[in-house]
Amino acid sequence: MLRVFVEVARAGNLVSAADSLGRAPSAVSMTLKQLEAHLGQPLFESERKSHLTALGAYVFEMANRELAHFDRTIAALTDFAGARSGDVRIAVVPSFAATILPNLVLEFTAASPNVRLDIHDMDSASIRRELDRERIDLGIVSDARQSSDVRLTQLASDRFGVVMRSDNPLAKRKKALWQALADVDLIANPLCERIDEPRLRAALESARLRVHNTTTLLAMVRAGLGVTVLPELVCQQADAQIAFRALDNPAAARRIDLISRVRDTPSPATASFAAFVTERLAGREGAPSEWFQLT
Amino acid sequence: MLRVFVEVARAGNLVSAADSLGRAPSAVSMTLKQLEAHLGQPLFESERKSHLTALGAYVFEMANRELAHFDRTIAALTDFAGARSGDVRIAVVPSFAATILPNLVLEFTAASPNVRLDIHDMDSASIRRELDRERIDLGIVSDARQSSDVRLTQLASDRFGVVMRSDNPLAKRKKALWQALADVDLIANPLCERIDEPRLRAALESARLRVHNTTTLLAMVRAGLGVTVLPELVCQQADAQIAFRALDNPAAARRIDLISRVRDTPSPATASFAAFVTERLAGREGAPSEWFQLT
DNA sequence: ACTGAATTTCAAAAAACTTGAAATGATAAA
DNA sequence: TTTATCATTTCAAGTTTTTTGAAATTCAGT
Repeated sequence: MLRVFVEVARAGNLVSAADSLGRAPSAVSMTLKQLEAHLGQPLFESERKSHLTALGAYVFEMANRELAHFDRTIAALTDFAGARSGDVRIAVVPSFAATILPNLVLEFTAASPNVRLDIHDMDSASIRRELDRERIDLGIVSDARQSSDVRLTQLASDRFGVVMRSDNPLAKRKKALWQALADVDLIANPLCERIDEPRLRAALESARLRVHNTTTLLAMVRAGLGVTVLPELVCQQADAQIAFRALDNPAAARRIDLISRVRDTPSPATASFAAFVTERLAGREGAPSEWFQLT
Repeated sequence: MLRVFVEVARAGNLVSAADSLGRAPSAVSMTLKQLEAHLGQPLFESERKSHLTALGAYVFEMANRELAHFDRTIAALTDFAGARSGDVRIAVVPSFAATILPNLVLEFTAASPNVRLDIHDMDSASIRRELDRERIDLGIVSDARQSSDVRLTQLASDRFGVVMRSDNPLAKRKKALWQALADVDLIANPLCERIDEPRLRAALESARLRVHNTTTLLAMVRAGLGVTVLPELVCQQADAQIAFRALDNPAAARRIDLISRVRDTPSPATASFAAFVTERLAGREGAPSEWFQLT
């Protein structure tokens, strides 16, 4: 009713208002009469629908405001439902956050400008904890454990490999990478200690250096103190002074998973981002290094 | 749709929501499904309608706000239409404003607490000017001139009479008031000079005092400087020291009229006040002094 | 008073909504 | 696990509301 009235008041006559409302003039006339009956007063001075009564002017003002407000609300609702707006809180392991994520985010935000992404870096255990506490909507973690509370989607398999200074002769060597580990100074680190491979274990036993922080670790390698074993994504962050050579044992890889709570359905924005990430990465072949040019 | 959804979300189940909406559960279910279809996403987690999805929570918040806003707007509209609110700007001649108007206003505001009355005192010419400039909605004037721009409704006939100090012998005298004017000290004033009556004109010719301001005029009378001729309403403002004796010539009266613009229809509040005043006063017999006890 | 356009009225048709009954699905007790 | 119970959905039919085209009416300008 308000919409019909506002249109007639704006048009100044019933026929063109009916036209722009997509109704027959008689329908508009009846709706108008209905509104006047509700209010108990005429809205227009004369039968020719120009010039409003005092009541008409008041209703016009109020109805305009109300309709604009209503339309904004409906737009917000459908945008949210269509994932064209909303908030997504994501926590991501640092290596993924520093390498692959930026391009994904770039592309996603371009497609969905009204979705706000709230991105945090943290280790996998913290991400899992934050997810349980409902402080984040999605997590991207490495080597997630299966659980009935969490939905897992593998995004990538991140191969381990030997990380060395570019001038190290190993960088050129084609084969027998595992054996070579025995002959170099290996710097131990927590990430590579999970790999179940006897030759690596042996090499780690004799390692004289063990470094936790990745940045420090890479600085050690750059300084020529030795080589280390890391997932490819981690050393993707390093510069050209660092060389990476993958270890071909299939066990020597860590999974990167997208995790979310199974309990509640995600918001449309969250679902949309999850779907986007999964579509872009899951099942993709080849090394993460090739993923940099995302279309 | 929004109303149905909000009610279901609030109730936490469909049956009691249907109950308080006055619909069958199936109708509520269908409306809900329709809304979900519009949005393309479910609003509730499970089929038992407790626990909202993220979308549901968002829609609930927005819909609540929207419905409250809408209801406020509709209430404002119907209030305005029913003249239960709105503003009425009125200008009134001082004598009426000081005597009859207060009781009218008292009663009207009691009946219509949300109508704001904006009351100004001014002389009839100014009222007419203010009405033309649309700075007031209604005027109460004396001796209005007919005009095609203005709608006139006579509210009262305000008799002229002789105004004297209570101890003046004229106050007791029954008849021949006109003749008596020749024998007293008459104080001239602009109001009485309009009266077309030879005996008064003669008396005014010989008046030694002429006073414009009513308050001063009454002070003169109170001081025993003479008597004067004024409309009844004007000396209604005075105290018991002043006596009034009406002159019975029908020409010796001024009209009090309610005036409004013919051009535009009044706002409901204005129409309501005008109708109230007219109903209370127009066609009423007897002297204005009797109008004081308004029911 | 006449003309032509705008508006309203009217009855029929279309669309939307509501309903009760039956089917389905979910929860809790046995 | 099965059963019983209750909430919800589906379905087809009934009801109300809205829309329509044609005819009647009203209005502004001749």
